[in-house]
Order: sequence, then C-alpha cells, then structure tokens
Amino acid sequence: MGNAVRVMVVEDNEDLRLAVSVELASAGFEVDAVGDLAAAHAALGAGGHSCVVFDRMLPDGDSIGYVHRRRQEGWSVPVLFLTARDSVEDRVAGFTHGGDDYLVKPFSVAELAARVRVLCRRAGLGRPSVLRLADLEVDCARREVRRAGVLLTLSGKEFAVLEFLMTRAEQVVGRAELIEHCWDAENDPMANVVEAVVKRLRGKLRGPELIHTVRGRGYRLATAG
Amino acid sequence: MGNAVRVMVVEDNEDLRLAVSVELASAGFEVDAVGDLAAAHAALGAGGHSCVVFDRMLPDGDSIGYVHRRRQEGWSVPVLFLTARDSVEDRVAGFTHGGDDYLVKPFSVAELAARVRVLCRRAGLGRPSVLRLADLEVDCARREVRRAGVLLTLSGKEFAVLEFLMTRAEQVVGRAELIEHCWDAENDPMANVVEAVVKRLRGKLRGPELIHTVRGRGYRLATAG
DNA sequence: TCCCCATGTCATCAAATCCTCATGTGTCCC
DNA sequence: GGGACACATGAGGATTTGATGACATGGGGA
Repeated sequence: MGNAVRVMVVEDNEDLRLAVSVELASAGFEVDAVGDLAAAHAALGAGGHSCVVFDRMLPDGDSIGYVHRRRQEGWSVPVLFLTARDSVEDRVAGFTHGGDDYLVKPFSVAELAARVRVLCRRAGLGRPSVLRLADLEVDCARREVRRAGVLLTLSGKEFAVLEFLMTRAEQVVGRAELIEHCWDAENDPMANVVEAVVKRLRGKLRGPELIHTVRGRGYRLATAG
Repeated sequence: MGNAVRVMVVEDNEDLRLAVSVELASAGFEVDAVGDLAAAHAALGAGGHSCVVFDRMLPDGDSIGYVHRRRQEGWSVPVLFLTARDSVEDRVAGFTHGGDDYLVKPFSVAELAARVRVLCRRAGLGRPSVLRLADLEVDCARREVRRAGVLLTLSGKEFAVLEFLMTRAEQVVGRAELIEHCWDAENDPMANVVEAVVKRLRGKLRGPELIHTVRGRGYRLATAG
C-alpha cells in the first residue's frame, strides 16, 4: 500500500527494466523505473527512495560517475550497480566510488530482490503515509487514528471502514461498496452491520461530525455540509 | 594497531585461509583465522569482531545453519559466505539465513577485501549496537538488556524477539513476521509460541508496559498509546 | 550421568469484537 | 396526519483472539 518501500530502477534496456521492475514489485517494493541518467536525476530530486538500482552504462553517461558526484554532495541513498563487466578492477571501482553493492549480468532477478532488500533494510524503512482531513489523521501504516492530536483506539472493522471512507473523502460511499471493501467476500449480511460500525465510529470520533449520512445513497466523509 | 578493525576468517583449506588472512591483514584489518565451526564459535564468544568470513562447508557442519541459529539468538555481526556452489537458490538462501554478502569461489582476494570493508563500514555506521526506547536499552553486540539501568537476564528466544521488536519500534509486527525472523523456517502456526515468549518477556520487563498488543495484527513496541 | 532451564504445547480463562435483533427516530410523500 | 422507508441506537450473545498457568521435553553444563 501507501507505505511500501520505494525503489528506483535506472536501466536503458527495456526488457530488463521491465523484468526487474516486475520482480521488485512482486517482492513488495514500490518501483519507479527510468531509462537514463537525466530522468533518474529528475525523479531522485524529489527524494523518497530507499535504494537505487543503476545500470553501469547508460545512454547519457556512466552511472558510477554520477553516483560519485552525488556522494560528494552528501547524497546517501544506497546504490546497487548492474554491470556487464566482470573484471575485478571494475568491481572494486564500483565500491570505492560510492556504490554499496553490485551485480554482474546476467543475474537472477530473485537475487537482485534479495540484495535490494538488504540495502533497504540498511537505509531504514519507508516514510509514513498518513491521510488527513480537517483535524483527523489516519496513519495507514501504523493503523493509528488521531483526532485533534489525540490517539484513538479503533477496532479492526472500525479502522477499515474509516480508512476506506478516508480514501474516498468528500465522496458519497454506498453501503454495497463499503461491504465489498471492508468485509470478506462471503458474508451477505442482511442486518445493519454497516450502521452499527458507523455508530461506534461516530462515538469515538468526538467533535464536529465528519461522517455525514446521505439518505438513500450512503455516507460521506467531509468537514462541512 | 590497538583499534584496528577486527575480522574473523573461518575456512578449512589452509592455503586459502592463509591467502585470505594475509590479504585482509595487508588491507589493514586485524585478522583471526580458524578452521572449523567449533573454533570459530569459541573465538566469536569473546566478541570484538566487526565481520566474519565463513566458508560454506566446514569439517564440522554447514556454516549457514550455524549463522542462522546465532541470528536467532540476536547475534548481529555482518557475515560474508564463501561458497563453491553457484546456484541462485543457494545465493538467496545465504541472504535469507542471515548472511549479508557472499562470494563464489574462485574469487579474487582483492575483491574479498573490498567487500569486507563495506561490511565493516556497514557494521560501524549502520545501526548503533545499542538500541534505546524509553528506559529500555538493548545492546545487540553484548546481548544485554537493561530496564531503568538494571540488567535483565533474558533467554535466547526472549532476546531475539525483543531485539526484533526493537528494530521495528513503534511499528506493528505481525506474528508471522516474528516467526519468520526468530524461529526456524518450518514452525507450524498451531501453537501459541509467540504469546508464550511475549508473556515471559513482559514478566521480565517490569515497569510501564512497553509491548502493546494490537488485536488481530500483532505486537508493537512503544512507550505510550 | 543427572539436573536445570529454555522452549514448546496444551487446556482454560478473559476480553475484545462483531453480528444480530428489536426497537426508536427522523424524513419524505401522499 | 399517517405510512413507508431509511437510518440510529442499544443490548445480548456468539465467535474470535490473546493471556495465562501448568506441564512435557530435550539439550547443555556441572
């Protein structure tokens, strides 16, 4: 979800880029993939990546030089180089120029995923993803909810419903949609489960009402009218 | 010479052991070299090593199993495996069992030195060997835990679980994740092993509760909330 | 070898959670 | 005003989940 660890892949060969991206994504990473140094530089500027996988040779330059320069500016995101060369000098060069690891082509994507995991662990884990509305904060990663700064303790269902309403803030969410997303696909609850949960939620979300009911259509999370 | 970085080499082939030792020594490391797991275990007991180079197969056992077991006890010194095998599964297995890097024979001693340097740097800069949360201190290197300054004696499992929770402080850690990291890969989800260990931990960690259970999701180490 | 302690297992307890039902309240349309 | 409808509310009970204590087992050290 929102708080996945984010990884950048810089590789000009499209097939390889795709294969690597797919593997890393299926390993649970959030992946950005670009084809040259210029694009990488632009995307990295925003920050937020826990690790970067660089092909050594790119259409607009050698990535080792790029990394070396950025290291001198204090850039510290872990880097893994993919290199076609197999000479020892090259390997050592990669390390001494700010690389944290390298992999020689051809390599296994599974192995790449394992190495990236190690590097990311080292870099610390991803940033919190927190949804906000008025004085309400929903931290999806930590499963925490705060209203006006105070921590609320919600049950699983309560959190699930609130989180879903939050992702659809300002929109009307129907009962069917809510059931579909927050309940297991089997239950055909005749009873008013949703109303019950919403009531408990309202009880815990003290303060100005945020969950508005739209008669005949569902609920809507919003600050005002 | 007193404060040189200290490295352990565990390799049964004498020629190779000598070659590696000489190279690492000339690279500025202080080197201890032994030929089997038993000797390694004895020498490692004293602590003080920043990195260990393990041959995969040793006369008295497979070093991967050894490292995996020690990781579960909370041992955290970076490890590099030397392996004759070149299959991808073996490589990945090395990582998931607590290895930080590996090298396939035949390898260049210069490259080995480069990798060892990286591992030692990681050990030094990476995470501090003592983790803190409120009045709780977990010294990963010494395997010591203090609460409000008083030393607690924890069993291996207890320490492993606490350390893992500590590295994920403030986050919710699921039972599966816990089992994956602190137990051998087989264990059935039948019994409540985790609950048992957590209970014992709570019993020893006197004072304000630090291990909070998040119903339906797992445990969370935190000061409040 | 024997004992002790760490660890895993089981049975049982306590509590949180969630669903259901019965009923109350408001709204809209005739 | 009176239904019909949609939602709100509150209580009770069933189910799930974690906590706890007792016990079995087994490996390591004295």
